[in-house]
Amino acid sequence: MFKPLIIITGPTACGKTDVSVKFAQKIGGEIISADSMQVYKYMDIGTAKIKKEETQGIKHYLIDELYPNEEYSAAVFKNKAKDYIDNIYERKKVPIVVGGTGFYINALIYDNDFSKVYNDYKYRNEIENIYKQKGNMYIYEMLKKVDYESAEKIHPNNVKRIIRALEFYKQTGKKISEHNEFEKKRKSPYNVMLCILFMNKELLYNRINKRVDLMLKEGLLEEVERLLKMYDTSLTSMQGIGYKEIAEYFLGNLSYEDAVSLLKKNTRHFAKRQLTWFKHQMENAIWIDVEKFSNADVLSDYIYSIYLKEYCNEHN
RNA sequence: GCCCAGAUAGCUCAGUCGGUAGAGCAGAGGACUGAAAAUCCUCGUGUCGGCGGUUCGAUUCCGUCUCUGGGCA
Repeated sequence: MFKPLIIITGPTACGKTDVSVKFAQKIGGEIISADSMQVYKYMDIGTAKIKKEETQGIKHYLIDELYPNEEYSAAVFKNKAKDYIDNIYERKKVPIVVGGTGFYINALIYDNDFSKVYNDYKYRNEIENIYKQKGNMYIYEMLKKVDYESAEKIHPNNVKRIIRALEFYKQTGKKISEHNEFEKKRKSPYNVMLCILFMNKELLYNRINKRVDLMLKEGLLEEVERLLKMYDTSLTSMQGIGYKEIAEYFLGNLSYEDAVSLLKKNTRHFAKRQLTWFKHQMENAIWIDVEKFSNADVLSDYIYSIYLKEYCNEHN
């Protein structure tokens, strides 16, 4: 069965949102957000979430679907996205995945299997306590004993990964290194058209700085203040860029100026990390230099023309 | 005008009892497979302000000039 899956990704602030809505209008598509933060309600300004009037009536999924204290992950994303995609196919429409969380996108493209291991918080806490008492080398040695290959790949300081690998072993009795090798070899069940938007880094960084200023003007402080009254800062959602820095300001640990410049810096670093992922973890991508297009409309036309030429039917 | 203190990496500064130098921050690169806006790793040559002098050898000592602070007039 022919299953077209159009993906529009790129680093933060590169203009994904505008283009995706225009493109969806042209192709008759619906948008699924691949973003680990925009799923959360009440987190609008800091995540640069699309505004209702900007959607132009295009249906958006996986935006505002969870509360900030609910858990989200690549596995949850993949399963939900898959259901939405099937539903979109049934209605003879085209699913368009838009977002900057590369890990999630890959999980969806290759339909990675996450079913074997759930998050075992009890066990995680156990290991975390051992780590706090005896240090990272102790749990690293624990991993070395049961899964030498993973230990070789994971740096001893990367406690999160060590815990995850131990958790995997405990639940399956198998090595996560083997699992990862297997998952890497998967072929996608979709006919994927993967577009990565990019631009000159200097320009991107300028856009990021400007966008942060705009967020502040639009009321980021108030948004974070509201969230702080409802939720704990340790939540993954509250560790999002824009939220953690402004929270530090409210807690009195940072001056306003320092919080803002830290927020800008963290966003720039984040964009860099995204780019590294796209470059090295994504295959068969169409890299699109957005500077070559005068506006989102022209760019969406271009993407549409590629789609018609090379991706819209099974023979291509 | 005089006196004092500085002048070393993009920034803030260490340091060399004379053998051409190193931290933090900034910056750059990378890893990643149920936390990913998370987590983690790697990377430091720069006329040691200019010009002279002493010396086998000066960024280090001496002289002088320039600049920047501060003080006295």
